[in-house]
Amino acid sequence: MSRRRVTIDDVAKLAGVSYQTVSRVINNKPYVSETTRQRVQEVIAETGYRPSPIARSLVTARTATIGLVVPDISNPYFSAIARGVEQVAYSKNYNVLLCNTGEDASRELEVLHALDERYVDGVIVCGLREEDALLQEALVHFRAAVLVNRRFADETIPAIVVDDVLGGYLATQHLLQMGHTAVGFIAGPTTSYSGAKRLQGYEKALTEAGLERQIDWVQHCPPTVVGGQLATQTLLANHPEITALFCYNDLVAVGALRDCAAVGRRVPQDMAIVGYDDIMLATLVSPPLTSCHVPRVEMGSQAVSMLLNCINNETDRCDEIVVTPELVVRASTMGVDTAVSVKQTAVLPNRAH
Amino acid sequence: MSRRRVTIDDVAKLAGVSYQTVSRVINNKPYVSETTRQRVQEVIAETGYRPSPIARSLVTARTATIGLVVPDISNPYFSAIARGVEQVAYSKNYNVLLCNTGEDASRELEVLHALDERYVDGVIVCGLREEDALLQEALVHFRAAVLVNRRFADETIPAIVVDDVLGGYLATQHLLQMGHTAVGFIAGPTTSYSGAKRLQGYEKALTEAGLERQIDWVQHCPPTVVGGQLATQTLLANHPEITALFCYNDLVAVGALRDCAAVGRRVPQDMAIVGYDDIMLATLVSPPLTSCHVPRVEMGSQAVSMLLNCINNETDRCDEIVVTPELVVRASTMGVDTAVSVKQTAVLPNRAH
DNA sequence: ATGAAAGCGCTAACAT
DNA sequence: ATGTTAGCGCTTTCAT
Repeated sequence: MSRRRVTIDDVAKLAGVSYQTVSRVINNKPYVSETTRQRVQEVIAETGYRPSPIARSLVTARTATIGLVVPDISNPYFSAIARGVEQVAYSKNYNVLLCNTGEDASRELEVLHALDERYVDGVIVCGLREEDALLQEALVHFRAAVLVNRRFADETIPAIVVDDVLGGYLATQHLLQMGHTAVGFIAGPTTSYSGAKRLQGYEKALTEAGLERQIDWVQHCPPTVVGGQLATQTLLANHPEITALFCYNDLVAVGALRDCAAVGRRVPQDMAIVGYDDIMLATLVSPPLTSCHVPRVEMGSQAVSMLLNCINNETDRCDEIVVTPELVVRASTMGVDTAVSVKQTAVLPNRAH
Repeated sequence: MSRRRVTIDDVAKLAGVSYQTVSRVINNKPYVSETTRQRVQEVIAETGYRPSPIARSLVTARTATIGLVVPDISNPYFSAIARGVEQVAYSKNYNVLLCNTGEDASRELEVLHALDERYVDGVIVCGLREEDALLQEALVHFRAAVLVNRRFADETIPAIVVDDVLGGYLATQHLLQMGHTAVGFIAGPTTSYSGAKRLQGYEKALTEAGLERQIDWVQHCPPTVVGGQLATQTLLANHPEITALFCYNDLVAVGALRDCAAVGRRVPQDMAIVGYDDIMLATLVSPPLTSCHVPRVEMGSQAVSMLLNCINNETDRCDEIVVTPELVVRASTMGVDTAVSVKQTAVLPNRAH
């Protein structure tokens, strides 16, 4: 398509200086006379010369690229995080290498290896499922790494996490305040770090209300609509006394909604439902879902900031950011006549092609 | 975090061979004795040596990385394409550099420049809004490029496009077959290439049915839920005679759904609605949306295949793939009692964290 | 079958 | 203020 690249040498020759001087100009280094700088810049403009990031990386041992590992980029939860990551990274002149693991734990390690220590300056990893030990072994090779939504037991790696205990607590407490006493929990995958935390919050709210936690009111499932639908079906078949459900995430909650619709239970009159994450979908189903809002884009942005701090060895290295979720109340728990938002629900932030 | 890297030289010394021989081994080149190969491989395993992709790129002028430019990765339409791209790229040992333009036309050029000619082997660009001339100027620098959902007038750049004329035709024809004669079109952005094609299909169906196209039954809007809601409100206020709506995409269709709910029009009894793309959301709203299915993941996969063909100068270079959309009929056009899927609706493919 | 030499395009000392 | 010399880690000729 195009012929030989213009190199720093070509520019130097055309400008009648050594290629060193050109290097100084493009890197804004001092000790170049204004006239020379001018001339060099003109030549650069004329030739359309652009320094090769590859050659540069070879000598600087920096790539200005960070890796982003997610289970599934088409999941709205992670695509929002990715957008936050991208925005900040781009504004700081970093590129983002995207990697999906396809929800496959062993792929996490493969991807991390493929992302090669020398090819990125750092990695941000979300929604990990693999074991601590293996992950730590894989992550230790990177100059810097930030975890999203998970902590290692020894807290060696900086992380940004949601206060999921609080989230689970708020969601459950809300249901209790609405007068429910039989509150089930559709709990997501057993391996989920966040799921375990939300369960703690759920238990805490029950305990505070003087209610005994019923072991079999908790039903695990894949974090999908279908997963939620089947789990709800099972749970309610065994425990028809349940009148409210706290769900692992909004997709699971939509599954619960579907099961209720299928068996003719009205929401919220016969069954109150709370989701988690507050993805766009939560506002679009009927009834709209009460959900625990998680600021995903911001989490992505903050993860990059943390990572760049580590990469550049900035002073105040903080190694944990805890994000606070907020309950957004909608019709799925309120009774249609009283449907209002406690929190100001943001004007729909959905974009499309 | 970790000390000095193991280089090809270290391996050579430890194995007692020249570093050239090591290079041969890692590249599976011939002319290495089996014993030497063994020994070198042992040392590689022991030291954990991995060749530097940067150094390699500098000499081969290949990066094994492709750029992917999308307007917004959190839009389900594009995240699905991204997943297709990622899958295939990864299987062929290519990395993907993700770039959002934030729906901003001028950012498209910036991003393309940032993606630098020498940093990626090729680019896949989706949902472009910028003018042909500027884009072509920016794209000509790359070794290879593939467009998704757009063609340049001169067809210089290979592309993968949906047959949107057909899609618009099928959607409209379906509505006409259901007995509607006043069919409006909520048309999305005026600058959208796909939108223009869908409009053609819409007109074609009307003409075939012997109906005159009413200029002001077409209402443009941003491709979002809110955009669709406002456009529907406007259109129906001016034309209460309209009983069916074809919508630019599913988000817009959901907006239409919302407006109908707000003013008490029942769907599909008082208003039939057809969306486009068939994103997961289409199956989750009530009533579920009839929509034109676009195989987005496959489009992403195919775009990579085309791109790698170009990069590697494979023989049969095809420069256009036209993907055929299929209408999936759901309750938003059928009347609740007859709600069935004409096409087998895939078991919900939604994944979550 | 193996090694030696050159060079990819650049930055970073060290001159001058 | 500018030029000279190395060398980043690798692949690619070209010898042997």
